[in-house]
Amino acid sequence: MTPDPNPARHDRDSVARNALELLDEVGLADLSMRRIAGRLDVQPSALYWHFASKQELLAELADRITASIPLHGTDVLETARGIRDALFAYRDGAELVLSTYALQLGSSHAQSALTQALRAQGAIDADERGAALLHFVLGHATLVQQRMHADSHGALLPTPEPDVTAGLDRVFDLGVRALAGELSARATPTPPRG
Amino acid sequence: MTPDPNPARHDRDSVARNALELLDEVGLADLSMRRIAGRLDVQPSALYWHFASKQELLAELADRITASIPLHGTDVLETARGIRDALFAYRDGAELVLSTYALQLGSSHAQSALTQALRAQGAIDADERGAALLHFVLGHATLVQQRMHADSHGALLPTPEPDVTAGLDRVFDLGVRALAGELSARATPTPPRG
DNA sequence: ACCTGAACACCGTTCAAGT
DNA sequence: ACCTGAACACCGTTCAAGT
Repeated sequence: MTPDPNPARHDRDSVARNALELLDEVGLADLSMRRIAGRLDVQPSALYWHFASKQELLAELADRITASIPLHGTDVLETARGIRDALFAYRDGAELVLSTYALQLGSSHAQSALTQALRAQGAIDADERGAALLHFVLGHATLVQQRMHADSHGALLPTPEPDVTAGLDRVFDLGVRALAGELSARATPTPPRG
Repeated sequence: MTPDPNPARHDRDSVARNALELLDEVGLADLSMRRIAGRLDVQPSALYWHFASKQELLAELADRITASIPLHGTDVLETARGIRDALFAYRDGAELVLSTYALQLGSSHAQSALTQALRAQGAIDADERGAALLHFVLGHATLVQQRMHADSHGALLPTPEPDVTAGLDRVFDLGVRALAGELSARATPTPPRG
């Protein structure tokens, strides 16, 4: 029974796991190195043994968030939903993945899944469509997720514009299917005559 | 010739203008209240006379960035390009507009322009398509703009994955036209027989 | 191999007080 | 009407030193 005056001992994985839990509790804006260190009962400087910078730690979190996306099998719409739901699984997940993806840290696991599904569906320009789809999913998820939290903390206007994000699921499905090439040209306003 | 020991006197507009210039010079990450105050030869606390918080100031900048978008006239593709180019006109413009749009500050000038163009084009579901288009444009522009800056400062890998953002203009055009309903179902892999 | 302690150069925001 | 000065409670990061 050594009284252990040095109780805190971690590796890269336990730091990342705790940081990810903390992200989900407090959000990206409040995810500081000092807070993470506090939860680990460790001085902030200790984190720099495991990660070279906060940016590197965030990239690791983004990778973990996107790691659960299934790479093959289903069709484009289901793949896109899988990505969206992976981003939604953690608070500010979409924003985090969007920023670190832009810095081309974080292997583009999500984009691979999309292009693969597009190819299986017979798309000839799967690379371009996959990129466009990823941009849409990331933009959509970021917007929706931030608004979800803003709304739940009720800090905002009492619904002045009624449908800026109305029917979010329908917007998502329409966007994905249009980008996948599954949508007919004009949504039946005037059927082509002749 | 009063020697004026109190040279710095500003209003809301001059603060916003200077902040916008500084944004373009240093980027969003380095746009601190203290830096803005420094450029105005003023104490940081002086800014809080003109803006209640940094968030409010950023929302004003986002509004100014999107204000130049033409509201009516051209078709969907040109409208979308106008939005993208307005975002590109200032460093980190896309990221800034994306975050403040999510907080539903910043009237959705851009979305109005898109739905209007969609309606003029005959779309029956212009609201949903307009939302999807905005999400795509914001996601795309944020990703591209951040990567542009990362590349120009050469901090990154020597092109390991060759086409993660290859043909960005083509990806943008394809995405916009697909979402606008201008694209035939599958890009001519097998023409419909019958 | 992993952590402490102290330091450096920063943050956003508040508030009494000045002019 | 607009600003100062000082303070409060924070940041990310470095680095010698400990175990």
